Amino acid sequence: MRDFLAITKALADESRVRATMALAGGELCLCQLIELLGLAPSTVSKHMAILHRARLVETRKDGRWIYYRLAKEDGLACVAAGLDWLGECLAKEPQIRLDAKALKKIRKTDRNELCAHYRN
Amino acid sequence: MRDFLAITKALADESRVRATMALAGGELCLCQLIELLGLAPSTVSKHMAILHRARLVETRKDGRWIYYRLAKEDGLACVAAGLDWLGECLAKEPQIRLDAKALKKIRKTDRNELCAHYRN
DNA sequence: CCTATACTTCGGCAAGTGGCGAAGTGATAA
DNA sequence: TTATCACTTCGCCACTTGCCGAAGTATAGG
Repeated sequence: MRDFLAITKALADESRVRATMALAGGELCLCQLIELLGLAPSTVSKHMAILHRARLVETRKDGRWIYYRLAKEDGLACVAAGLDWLGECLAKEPQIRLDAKALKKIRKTDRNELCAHYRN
Repeated sequence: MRDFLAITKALADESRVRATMALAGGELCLCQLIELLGLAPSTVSKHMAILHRARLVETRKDGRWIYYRLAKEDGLACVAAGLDWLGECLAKEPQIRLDAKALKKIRKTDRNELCAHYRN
């Protein structure tokens, strides 16, 4: 129950849902998610920590960068099914479409440039 | 997005999850849910209103009684899939098992008796 | 070493949520 | 009509949540 509620609580916020859907297109580092969501670094970090604690998202560290990805395979069955449900429900959602477009640019942009973007 | 978040927010509370799982066994009136959850009538009523607004639950009025049931068929595809997910994730959950046991007794009990139970 | 940087944690604030009891609503029953 | 009853709405309180900026942590580079 505790685990299940962690998942639903994690998915009960628009920013976290958008971040999760963004990761469906492949792993992203925090600065890319900051750029996508337009929130303060500390806020996005906290959101990702909540998704991580709910086991929806896993992390990979590479030098100073931390990459986030969906816990599709190696997680609980409940998590994988939840992510599938999320994808089905929101595939055609306008905001998610806009995010997908924005992500194409963000993925092409140099990460150093992205980080510099919100430092000023 | 708004609709989807209404669903996840509705399912991000233990009492509402328990109520939803309880309805998987068939419709129930408020007094039965009050007995199951052990909360004040006004609180349970508010919980059911949240589930109703999220389109997870439908209501049927019969005299002074209001029956709640899952919106399995006639709702959004997203809702039906969400309810399936819920069922799969929580079928073996201890609290849900206990609730199922308690519900057997509650369903057998006269509703007037149940209502009298929390009026005092 | 020291600096810069990518991210996290802390502290604080405004807004939202879950809980209750009291009052309100609408339908049955006397 | 009047009273009772099942449920809802209102008002209030404690607690949680989302947000930010400031301070802290850990890693790369000079």
